[in-house]
Amino acid sequence: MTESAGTGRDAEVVSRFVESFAAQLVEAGMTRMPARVFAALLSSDAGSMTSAELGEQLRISPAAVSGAVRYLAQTHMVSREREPGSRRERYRVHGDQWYEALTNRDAVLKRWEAALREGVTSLGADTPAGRRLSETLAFFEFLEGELLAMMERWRVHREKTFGPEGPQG
Amino acid sequence: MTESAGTGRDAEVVSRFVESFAAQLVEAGMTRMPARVFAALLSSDAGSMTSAELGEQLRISPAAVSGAVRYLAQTHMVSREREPGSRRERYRVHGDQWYEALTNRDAVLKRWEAALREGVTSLGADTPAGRRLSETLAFFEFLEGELLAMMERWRVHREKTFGPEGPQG
DNA sequence: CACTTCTTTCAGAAATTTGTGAAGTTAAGG
DNA sequence: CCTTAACTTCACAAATTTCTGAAAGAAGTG
Repeated sequence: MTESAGTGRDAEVVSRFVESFAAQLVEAGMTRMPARVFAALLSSDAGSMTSAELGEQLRISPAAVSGAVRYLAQTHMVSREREPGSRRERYRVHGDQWYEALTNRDAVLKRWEAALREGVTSLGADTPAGRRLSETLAFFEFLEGELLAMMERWRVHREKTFGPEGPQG
Repeated sequence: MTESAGTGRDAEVVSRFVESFAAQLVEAGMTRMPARVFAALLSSDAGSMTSAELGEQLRISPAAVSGAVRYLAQTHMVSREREPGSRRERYRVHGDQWYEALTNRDAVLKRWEAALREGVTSLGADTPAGRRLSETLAFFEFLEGELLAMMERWRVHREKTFGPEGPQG
């Protein structure tokens, strides 16, 4: 048993899950380090870890942690907070916040829509290709609205199931 | 004006849209060649092109077309059909089929769920981390159902807006 | 304001991915 | 069955991405 001092958690079991879940994220298109860091945070009891802890668990350099965290913060999957009275930082999965990040590909959708609108205009709205692009555009606009409504339903469903707090608020 | 013989389409305008839309897809995580091939098919009047046509428009080798098409076919973004009495093949965006491909990350979702279930068990359902994983799992299960319902609503919405055929049904 | 602790940046080594040409395979047409 | 058109596979070169060590940059502390 690889049991780190006093945590009551088998480091190897944790690591096994972290790596296997990260691998799935990678396969779905996420880059490796952000995926591993995110998986580690997700399976930490506190829901947050320091740079040093991440480096140790994942066996990566501070530089790699820094890069991964920057990406995760930009995409709102993780938030950073300063430990008061210390230059140490904690990175945290913020309860529900990251579901939104996952579905809120809003910026992406918007850019696709813009590109498609361009296409409809330049290929001609009355050509077969133009009509196809129009329909695609309509789909994305539909999607955008649906995602919003869906997240609202999830919030309700979640409160019913897990209570207004949820794991680690 | 770069007008290819008799098509009535300005090749350069088409190309400009194809490349810019493909670029957006790439930025969202799709690999370059599949993105370009898909964009080209999407903006073709017929909704389908041959390998040669794709190679010419995108300036890529038959090998590259082959690889891209294999990927697109596997992910059901594009279907392949044989031109009768010829060894030439046509690749086609199949009207509505590809919306489903886009949202039906079903296989991916299922694998994430499996990995999470593993995690809940191995970290302990009654630990803080285990509870967090449980909630994540619940979210994906919720998502799965929602996507299904959403596509049904889209089908209805689409028929109302575009008629039962749609562009190149 | 020096000291220490933590984080970020950066240049480059290492690994991975991508696209090509060339050879191989399949199937239509004579 | 031989020829030829079309697609696929494969090994490799090129481009890109990823991660690291080293150095520089912040930010608390005495």
